Amino acid sequence: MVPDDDGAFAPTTEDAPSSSGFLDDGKNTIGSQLASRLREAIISGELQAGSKINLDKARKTFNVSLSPLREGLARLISDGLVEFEDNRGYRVSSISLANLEEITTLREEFEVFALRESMRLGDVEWEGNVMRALHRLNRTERDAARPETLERWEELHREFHLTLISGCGKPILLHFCRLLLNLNDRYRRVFLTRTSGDRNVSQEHSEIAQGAVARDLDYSCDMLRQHIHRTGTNLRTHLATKGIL
Amino acid sequence: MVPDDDGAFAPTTEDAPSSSGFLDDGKNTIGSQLASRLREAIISGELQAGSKINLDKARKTFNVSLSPLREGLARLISDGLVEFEDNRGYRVSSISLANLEEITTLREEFEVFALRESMRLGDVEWEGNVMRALHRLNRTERDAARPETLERWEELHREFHLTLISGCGKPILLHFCRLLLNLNDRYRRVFLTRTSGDRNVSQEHSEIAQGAVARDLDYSCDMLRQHIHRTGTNLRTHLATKGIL
DNA sequence: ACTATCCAAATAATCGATTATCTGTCAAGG
DNA sequence: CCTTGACAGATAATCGATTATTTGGATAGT
Repeated sequence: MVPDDDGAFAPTTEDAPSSSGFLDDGKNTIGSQLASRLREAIISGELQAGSKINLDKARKTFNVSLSPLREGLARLISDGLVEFEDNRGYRVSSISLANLEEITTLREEFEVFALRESMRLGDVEWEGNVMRALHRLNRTERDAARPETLERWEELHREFHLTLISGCGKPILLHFCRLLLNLNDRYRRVFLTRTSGDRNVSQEHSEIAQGAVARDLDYSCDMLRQHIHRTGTNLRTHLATKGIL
Repeated sequence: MVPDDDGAFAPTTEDAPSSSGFLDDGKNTIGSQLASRLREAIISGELQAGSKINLDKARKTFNVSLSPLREGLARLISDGLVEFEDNRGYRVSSISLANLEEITTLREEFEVFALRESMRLGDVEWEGNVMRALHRLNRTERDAARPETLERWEELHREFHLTLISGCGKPILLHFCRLLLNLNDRYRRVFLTRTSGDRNVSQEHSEIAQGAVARDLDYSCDMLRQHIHRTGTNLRTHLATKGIL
């Protein structure tokens, strides 16, 4: 489990992604739990993009009071998954081709930059974390028939990408990348139940990771950029197919 | 007045910075007003960096109830000015040399990228907005003796930088740049009551802006990068002088 | 028919009180 | 002397009720 973002940019404390995923994992307050549930509901598409969130209904659906509900929604605003307007309430952020294109472009720029910095600054522990994340990801099958495997894969995939750039020593940059990854995952979860056949994604991840620990800056960065770009193109096609502009 | 961020990334609607600054300007709910007041209190240094925010005291100080207080604080979390932990409450984000360095680095990367995109994509209206923002900024004096002129200048300065990159057509990128600018301004407000004598900042702004509307990509981007870099170096010196690591 | 105005239902925002959690202190036991 | 546990005060989280705002529809005037 990738630990939730600290809310702010965690300028001081910054660890490598969870070493083993403790069970307790924070999640103390109702607000926190709600944020997780809502996030999952949005990323999985259960809550339709662009739809309004009625506080009263949500309150009943989740069986909570207004305060924690607002608390939870506030966090999703930070994540860019929810929008808010005074006296008009909350709504799920819309998706669009333009939005997806921007996310892809920014991921290319930021993640590649962060990867380069990680290769420049990362220590041996970072290398180890990368190899572990890669291994765990590649050992996990994605079976469209079983949704829980999809979720698991998404989780490990996000963790892999975050670990890759976790050595950059730049908390704010990591925060931005995490946001973009979240936004991107929503598109994948909604539109891609299986990997398209013409790509060997595992292979791509391996190449990036091995280049990274070998400190082959240009190679690894280039691979990552192409990887992100291809994913974007792929998603865009699906999006267009399903008739969203 | 630079319009407040829309809370989310405003993926659909995105205008050029306020054309003339209407007075009403939203700010409907207590939560919104509070967010503004708190933001100003933090950026101006009135609320000390790193300090804990006691909800009860804050409630009394600002004469509001908990709900809007939390609402306001939640927005500052999105801005990266406040941090939060379950059951531990809120605290003002700390400042540090490392944090300032990261902000500077990221501004160089992101703003320069956004400027390049703006020059590539911006229309005539964008050009006009840039020239207007430049003019207004250069016509405003900064007088250390009168704090209100400092605030005014900061506002126009922020608006200039945002306008410069407003043509890039990338709402999320703009959102990130706005955050970084906010974070950066806090350092300036706290540590720099006047421009250091060895720089002609107006001149720098003019060069960037004129290069931009002339679509001289490399020149303008280079000038902007240097401008940001110099500001960072400058602030770092002041920070070090005042004994903060 | 078309627009403007007013009302009522729906919805969001706020409040004050209550409950849950944490933090520091002090005493008992090792 | 150090550790552990229990208590009390401080602080945060949550709730239910109240107040303010918006929205959609009905009505009156042009």
